Amino acid sequence: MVTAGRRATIQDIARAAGVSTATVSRVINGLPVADLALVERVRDAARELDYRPNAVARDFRRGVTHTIGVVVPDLANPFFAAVLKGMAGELATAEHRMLVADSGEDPAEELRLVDELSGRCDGIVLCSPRMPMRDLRQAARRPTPIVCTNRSVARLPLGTVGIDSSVGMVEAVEHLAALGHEHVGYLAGPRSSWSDKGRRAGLEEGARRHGVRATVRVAGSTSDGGYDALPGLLERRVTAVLAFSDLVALGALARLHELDVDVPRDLSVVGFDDIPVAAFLAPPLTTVNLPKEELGRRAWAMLREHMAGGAAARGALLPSRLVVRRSTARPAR
Amino acid sequence: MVTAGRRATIQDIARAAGVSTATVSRVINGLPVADLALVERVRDAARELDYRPNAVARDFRRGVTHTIGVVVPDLANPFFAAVLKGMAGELATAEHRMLVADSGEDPAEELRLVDELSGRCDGIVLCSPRMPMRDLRQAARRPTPIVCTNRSVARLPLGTVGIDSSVGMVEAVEHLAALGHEHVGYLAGPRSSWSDKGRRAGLEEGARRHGVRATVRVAGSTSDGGYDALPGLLERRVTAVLAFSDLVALGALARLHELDVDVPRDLSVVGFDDIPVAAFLAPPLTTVNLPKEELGRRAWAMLREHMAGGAAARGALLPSRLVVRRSTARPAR
DNA sequence: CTGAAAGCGCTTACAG
DNA sequence: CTGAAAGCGCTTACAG
Repeated sequence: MVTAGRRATIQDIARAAGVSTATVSRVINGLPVADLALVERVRDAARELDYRPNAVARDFRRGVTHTIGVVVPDLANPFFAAVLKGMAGELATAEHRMLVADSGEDPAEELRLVDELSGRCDGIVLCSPRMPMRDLRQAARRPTPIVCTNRSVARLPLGTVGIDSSVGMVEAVEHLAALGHEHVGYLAGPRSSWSDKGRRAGLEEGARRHGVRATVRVAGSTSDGGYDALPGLLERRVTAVLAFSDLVALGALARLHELDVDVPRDLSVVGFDDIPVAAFLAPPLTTVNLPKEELGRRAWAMLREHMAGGAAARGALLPSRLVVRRSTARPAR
Repeated sequence: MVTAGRRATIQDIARAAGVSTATVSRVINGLPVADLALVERVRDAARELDYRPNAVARDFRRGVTHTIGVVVPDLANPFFAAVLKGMAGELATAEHRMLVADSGEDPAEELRLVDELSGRCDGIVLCSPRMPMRDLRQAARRPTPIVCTNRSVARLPLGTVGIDSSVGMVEAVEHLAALGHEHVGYLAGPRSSWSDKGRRAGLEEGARRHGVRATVRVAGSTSDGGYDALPGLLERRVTAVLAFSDLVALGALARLHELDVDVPRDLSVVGFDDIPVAAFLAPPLTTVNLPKEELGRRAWAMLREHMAGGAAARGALLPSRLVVRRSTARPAR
């Protein structure tokens, strides 16, 4: 039966079963209770009254929420969607929940969200935070454990797990060099981005190692950015373009289609991320696969260690790798 | 100063400021306190002790969590990502938070998640639930208000807000008919999908109204599904293909590219959703725009009404509309 | 106007 | 072994 009005509490069960609330609590929580008749009566009463423990009261009493907060710059960005997805899977099996906040790509919003979340979570994952170092320092002073992704945290007491995009970038440049490209262009990401730094480092190393020339144009992180920045690279007569992300590559591809430049015949294009649609583009996009879901899982694993206290890993770096598809080929003669 | 160990409570502030906890509470919550000296002392003490209200204690005491639960079948699906995004924006301004759970496209998981969330939320949004009617009935009996998206809830006491995809589908068929297509194919979604029902209804109506023939093949909801199901439609010699979603269209497009079938010269393709990448495909995809973010906003608005009690709207239907881009053209002679 | 006190729904040391 | 009681950190009727 569903009781009208007020939800049943442990007190109601205790009264109905003729036992103390302590006993009810023990039965509900599966703690040993010797007298099986008591257990039965409590169970019956609980069923009868459609009892559901008040989770908030429980969390309050126990001092833990079994909830972690996750701050992402943009929920609609497939990169973050995949990170969340990876995290969500593991969280569920660990009986935890996820409070998600979208900062709307506003760096100033991030610290505010950390403060708001920190009271209701056991820990926080800050995905690719764009906040200035001084805010990050503030965040690190909060009592709630925090793990960042894709951001170096200097000597702050924060965990950090990132993807080493330089290895993938080196592979990409190597791939292009092997095809015969001598001058490649890079559609760079946002200036302050930690991820972009890794890609630039890989670009430089790859270029040096394989004797190719590299020209950079800043495109930012959106398809529109790629669309707008592409012509600047074409002018410089590059024969291949590497993009900060698949989204940026998509914008470049759209522009190339408009310009009637055939990919890969007239120009090779390499993306970054390997978002789900990349394999289904025409032509399927050669891109650097970033282990996004794994990033989410590792961030959670590290956060969990931090929450447990004790010595915990402070940093981890995941590898990236080139996935060759059809958007790259030998340069036109 | 940060106190070592235990976090400061209202009691610590009261002691430090020489006032009662009631007064501290009033100051913290901005309730009127006449004696300004008291206010000052409390503020100073709070700052001194780096006091942060215990949000869980507060929620517990007040009996509300200012949190809503959201269950989605797949976080990585750009459709749901956009719905969440729309919701997140409004929630933030309404001082609410969002507990997100991913059911992993497992219908059996949904009711479990509802039960788990219901204790820690003031309300729940169930996005495109795939659960059987009997589970939905169970969910409706929970004390927590629930709003579904894209699902008819029969006479259950649940709110529901959906997107009427039939209007967009009719527009799409009309568009193709105007171009001269006489036989179109539909790559259908999952059999049990409410959204697919709307699209089929629109397809039938559009076909009847404009005298075009329609052939259906089930593709499901993934790009792989579209890739696999496309040839079955080609065999039937359709001159245009409508897809259940942009993701499905993407799979079809990839297959067409492999088959060297030019879009739109040899075959026209229409998607459904208008996900962010649709405009950047080569060719840019003609698709039916679904107001995903608006769906999220409306679901939250409706849930909020239900949470407030009183008479609340039970259903809402949002329109969809065709966006013509470059993937549709006159059929080849 | 401020303070002393009750109480939200649990859990858990402590008695008996 | 079970129960009576204290207490988690707040808020809010109620006194004074």
